[in-house]
Amino acid sequence: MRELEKIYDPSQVEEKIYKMWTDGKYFEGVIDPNKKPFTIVIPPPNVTGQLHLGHAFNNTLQDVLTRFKRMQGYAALWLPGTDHAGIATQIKVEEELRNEGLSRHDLGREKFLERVWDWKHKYGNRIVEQLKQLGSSCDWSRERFTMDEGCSKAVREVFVGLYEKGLIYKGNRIINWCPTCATALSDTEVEHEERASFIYHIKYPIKNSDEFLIVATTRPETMLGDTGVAVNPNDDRYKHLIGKSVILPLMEREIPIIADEYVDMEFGTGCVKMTPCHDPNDFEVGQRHHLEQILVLDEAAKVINAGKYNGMDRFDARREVLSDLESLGLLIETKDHTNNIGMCYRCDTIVEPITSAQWFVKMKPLAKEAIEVVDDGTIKFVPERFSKIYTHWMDNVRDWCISRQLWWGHRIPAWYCDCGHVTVSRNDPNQCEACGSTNIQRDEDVLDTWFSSALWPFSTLGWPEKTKDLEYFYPTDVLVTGYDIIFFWVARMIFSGMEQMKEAPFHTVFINGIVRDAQGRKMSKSLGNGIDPLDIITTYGADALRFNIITGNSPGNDIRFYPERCEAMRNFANKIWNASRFVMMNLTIDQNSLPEKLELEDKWILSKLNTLAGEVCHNLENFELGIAAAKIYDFIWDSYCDWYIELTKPRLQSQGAADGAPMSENENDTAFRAQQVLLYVLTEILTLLHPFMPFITEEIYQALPHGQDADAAGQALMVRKYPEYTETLHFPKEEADFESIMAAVRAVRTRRAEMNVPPSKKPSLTIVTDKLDVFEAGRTYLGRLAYAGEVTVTEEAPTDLTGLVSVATGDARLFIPLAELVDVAKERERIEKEMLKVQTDIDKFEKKLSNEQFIAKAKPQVVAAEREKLEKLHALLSNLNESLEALV
RNA sequence: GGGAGCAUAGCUCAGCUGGGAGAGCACAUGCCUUACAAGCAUGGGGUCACUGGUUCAAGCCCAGUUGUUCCCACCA
Repeated sequence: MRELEKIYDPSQVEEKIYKMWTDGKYFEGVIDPNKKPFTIVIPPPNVTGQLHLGHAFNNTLQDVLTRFKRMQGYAALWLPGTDHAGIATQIKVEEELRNEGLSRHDLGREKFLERVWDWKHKYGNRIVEQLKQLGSSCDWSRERFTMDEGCSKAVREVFVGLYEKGLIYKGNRIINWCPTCATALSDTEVEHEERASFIYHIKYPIKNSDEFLIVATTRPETMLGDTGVAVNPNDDRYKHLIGKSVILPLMEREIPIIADEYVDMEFGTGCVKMTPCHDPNDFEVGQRHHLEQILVLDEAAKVINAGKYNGMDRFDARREVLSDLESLGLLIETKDHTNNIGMCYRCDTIVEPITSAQWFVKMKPLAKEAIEVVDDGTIKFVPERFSKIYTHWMDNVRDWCISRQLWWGHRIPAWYCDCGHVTVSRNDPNQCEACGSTNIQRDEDVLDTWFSSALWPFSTLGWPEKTKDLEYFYPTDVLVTGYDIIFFWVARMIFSGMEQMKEAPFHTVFINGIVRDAQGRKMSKSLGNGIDPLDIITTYGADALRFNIITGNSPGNDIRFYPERCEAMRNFANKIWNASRFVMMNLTIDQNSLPEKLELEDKWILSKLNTLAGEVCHNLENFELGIAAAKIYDFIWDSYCDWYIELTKPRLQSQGAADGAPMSENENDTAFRAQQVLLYVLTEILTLLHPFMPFITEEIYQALPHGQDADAAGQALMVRKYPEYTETLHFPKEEADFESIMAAVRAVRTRRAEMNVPPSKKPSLTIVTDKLDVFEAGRTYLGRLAYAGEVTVTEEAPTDLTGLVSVATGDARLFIPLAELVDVAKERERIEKEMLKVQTDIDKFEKKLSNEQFIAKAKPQVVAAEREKLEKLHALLSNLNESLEALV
């Protein structure tokens, strides 16, 4: 047994303990046919990333669940890994290049990719190390990367498989284009924001007529690419013009007036300019009416195919177009207008809808099963409300644009031949599969990063190979992630799992919220309000950080992070530390086992502990981590430290007397038994708390004697069996009896505090009660807890109450001789006041209990409980009354 | 335009299947009671946003109102 320092210092402990765990290979998921698997795959953080509080939150939740299940005897596997994060990583490396005055094009594709891999090898491990500092019990031997060989193989297999089924196709469609990243984006990668802008009304002169059509637009520069004007076929205002044409101003191009139901007659002027290449609706209308497609913005969002405007930036072109229209007298109105603009989720640049040839996943067929598994409860969201968000999105899902004009990522396995055939293959082909030509060119583009993330639950377990891991650990159990990536990731994993594995990838999606700053703002680089979890770990310890995040939060809700709150959690850690020090200082036993004979207070704490274990398990099973943590906190601080440890002090001291005077058999016995219970409860507490505060609990456990503990000495707490409810340690009567003593102690303390009696003053205490045995059982510690000298327990109330202060509870009347402090009149007043209060409560309960409806309809145990409370109140009232009558 | 969350003590939040309102911090009073002052004891502080309903019983369930945050959506 080691001596512990007086103050807990996490920095001295955490690294050492983590090493102990990894050395012992406790994190490794071991296939065991006799155990049930419990699998979590980590939401892979970006290789470029650094740990932020969002990671800390998300990974703490996963760690708590994994450690809990592992301790319950499951073959637990928490599978870690990182994501290649296509755009984010490529941007970082390009930045680095820019500092050297280079672009990726200067290097060329191959050299550039070498640079990115260098970067990955240099920084990719950073976040992994940071996750370790948090205490994450991931199986690092199984660590994966979305671009490692196996994951790449999985990506290739899925791509080709879907292509062969016709579920992946290449098409010329409107996509979201980020001019800065110079790539296409999927719909989910575009963030929308309302911004104050303008809507412009522009006259389009009708050919061979004096008439005009007035169109409205928020993006006037797109008119350069207009190839038609649409009106509603039922719009009497314009019926006569359908089939005629207008002369597009500035471009002087003749374009048709067409009729389409898409146009809302009520909105604006009822005329809509058609720019098929730069607006998704116009694109569709254009397809129906075979409108010409003219691309007027290039990949840098500079104007093309528009005469004098060519080469202008899109926003310069807008100004120029407006000013030209104005001078022609064609701009007739400029109105304020808030519109919803789309921005790139990586770089915040305004995205541009552009027609482009891209690869897509056909979503409707895949969505069907993905919706069913959530509807039928195969996959449950926690909290439940997120399933609605998910199914609503899935119901309305559109085809997924998966090609990206980047270099860093999984290159699309498609080869083009002059004959027009596209060869899509699992193995790199040498020739066109149609014409046999060897002159084939591979597609330049890579896949959306989320395409590989979507396969994560099975690609990490070895798919497409039929591995033992896959067989044993798939499907995984719980997916823990933020609500912000339900569409990006969760949805795509679900349909991918259903399509490839024919089985849902997990049964529960446990959603966590966002960590915000103290003002409730999102933490962001631009605001500079980010808090580095590593700083928090340095200052307060990983356990304090973890506990702070877990408590005071319910599933799916955002957290406001107060660093000061970590202080309270650090204090809690220190409290456990010192309680353990106390136990160890008093320990002369080297076995952890319960004695045969238990005192009242022993049964009380054991029974409370037993209830706690049952509740904590129940809460954890139901993902109520915060509730479970709070209950453990309360039990440790309140029940164990503030009460039980105090109760054992006189017992333990009785043993100390052995040094000098001879000690009786009985004294020795009670001291040893107190040690046993102290150690037993402490060990159970540490075990219960371990998933939440792994470091300190393990550190203390290693210093404690394990003895006959089921897991023999030397083993880690992290694999000790998690406590559970057991009938043999359920002592309801003793719990209630001890509560009587607690009530009496509290009553005395309150009374003394009211009269400002210092703790050093220890007058005698007379306890008058019917429960002689109960209070006799508490005799050893009653005096200490109630700051009393000699304690008398009797059935007979003192006849002369002169100079006595009395206190009443439902089970006892207590008398303290504090003559000099007693003011009879005030005492009378106080008792009367209390009686009045009690009487009010009694009335309330009597009213309730005399209500026939209540008796008839309420659950019997509720009625019984209410009766009991009423009886207590009656007893209290009668005790108060006696005290009053006895007052001279 | 559609949908969702939140509103409980001065602050930040819990409150799990409806059964006499809780925690941390802050505040007040008294204590270095030999595990812990990163502590101990005691206390003050709440119209559970508002209105109505269901129920023997509502912070919790239902309907609506107000405020607030967020998500989704191709009205130019």
